[in-house]
Amino acid sequence: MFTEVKISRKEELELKAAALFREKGYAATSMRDLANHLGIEAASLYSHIKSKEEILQKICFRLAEELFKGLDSVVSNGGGAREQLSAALQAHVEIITGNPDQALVFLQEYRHLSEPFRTDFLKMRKEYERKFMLILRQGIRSGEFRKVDEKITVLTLLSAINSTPVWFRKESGISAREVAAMLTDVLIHGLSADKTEIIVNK
Amino acid sequence: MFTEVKISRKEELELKAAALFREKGYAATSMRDLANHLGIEAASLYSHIKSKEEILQKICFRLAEELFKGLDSVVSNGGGAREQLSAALQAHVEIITGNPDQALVFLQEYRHLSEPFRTDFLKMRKEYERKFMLILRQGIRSGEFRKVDEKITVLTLLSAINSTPVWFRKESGISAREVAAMLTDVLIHGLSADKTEIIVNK
DNA sequence: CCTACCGATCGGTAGG
DNA sequence: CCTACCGATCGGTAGG
Repeated sequence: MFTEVKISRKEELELKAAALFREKGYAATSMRDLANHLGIEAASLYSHIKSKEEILQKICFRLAEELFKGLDSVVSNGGGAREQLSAALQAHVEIITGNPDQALVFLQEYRHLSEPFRTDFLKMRKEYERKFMLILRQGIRSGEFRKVDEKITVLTLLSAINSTPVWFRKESGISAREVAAMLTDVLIHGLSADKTEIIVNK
Repeated sequence: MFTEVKISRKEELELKAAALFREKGYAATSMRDLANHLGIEAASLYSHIKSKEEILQKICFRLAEELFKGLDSVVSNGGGAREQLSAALQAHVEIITGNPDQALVFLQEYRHLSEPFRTDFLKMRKEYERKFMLILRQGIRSGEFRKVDEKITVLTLLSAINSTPVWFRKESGISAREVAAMLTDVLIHGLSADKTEIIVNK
């Protein structure tokens, strides 16, 4: 006997939709595709959902909410900028690698949201980037970080960690936490082995 | 009188297509969309091209070729791993920021290629990543770089720099070369101001 | 959850 | 580059 996780038909539908949207893109995924994968007729989907876009909306806004929750929690915990940046990167990586299909749909397919959802979504994303940027700014002012371009660096950091759902596999033996730690380390300390050399040489 | 760059109708078509594919996605861009933007009828497009996918193929493979040319040139120039990585990142950034629409289509829409093009494309991409990885490996062996996970780090680096077409604007006063230099610096040296502190404190 | 169906739109062709 | 058109497929509804 297995310990079965109860999953409603609607949840199953949304999970399958996320997987298909990720694989083929939202626009190229037909409701008939989705229905086939669930073993039902296309028309039957509409007893669970109102429209195709409703699924996309749920995926995008649910993940946005989770990411905000993670970031706000990190910020409210306080601490140094480096500590906060590290924790924020870790929280972000754990959330998106924990839901790789939904994360990639969130990252790549949001533009298929109709108005006003698309605009709302972009506002949220900008606000998220701003909160991240404030941590960076704080670290630059405190001298913890170098004087980099705040905006460009935030986008670069987020872009770097947003690639994790592409290659992360739960079965790989490496955990989301370990991935987060590795990336944080590289991004904060860089690739260069110079520091060690300097210490050794002196 | 302007110094006009002669541009054929076909080139105009491909440029406009790249812009639309970038903005709406390949699948969500109709040939009627494209025709409207060119001021002609949809059927007239087919006197210049064979199919919608042909345009996508041209965009994807042309950019891949350019990126390979850039990377191969860097590698054949030799030099230390750090020098090579820096030059490779710079070449990559300059190529993709120089063709932002095509670059984003290349990065995001390649999955709409039919077989065998899609498989060929993915093979090329993997080969490109491998060449990048070899530079990294060389630097780790020589002690120039820290002992990071080669595969993950390459994907992270590429993902970081591949975000440049999203925000880079030619009119911003900052050049592609400067962007490349900034990103290379952050990725190689990290955000941390530690090194300076160590030097100052000793 | 199904059968039956609809109007709209798709990529593309024929023939000029 | 246009008019006229085609078969296929789309998201979705009515009614059970």
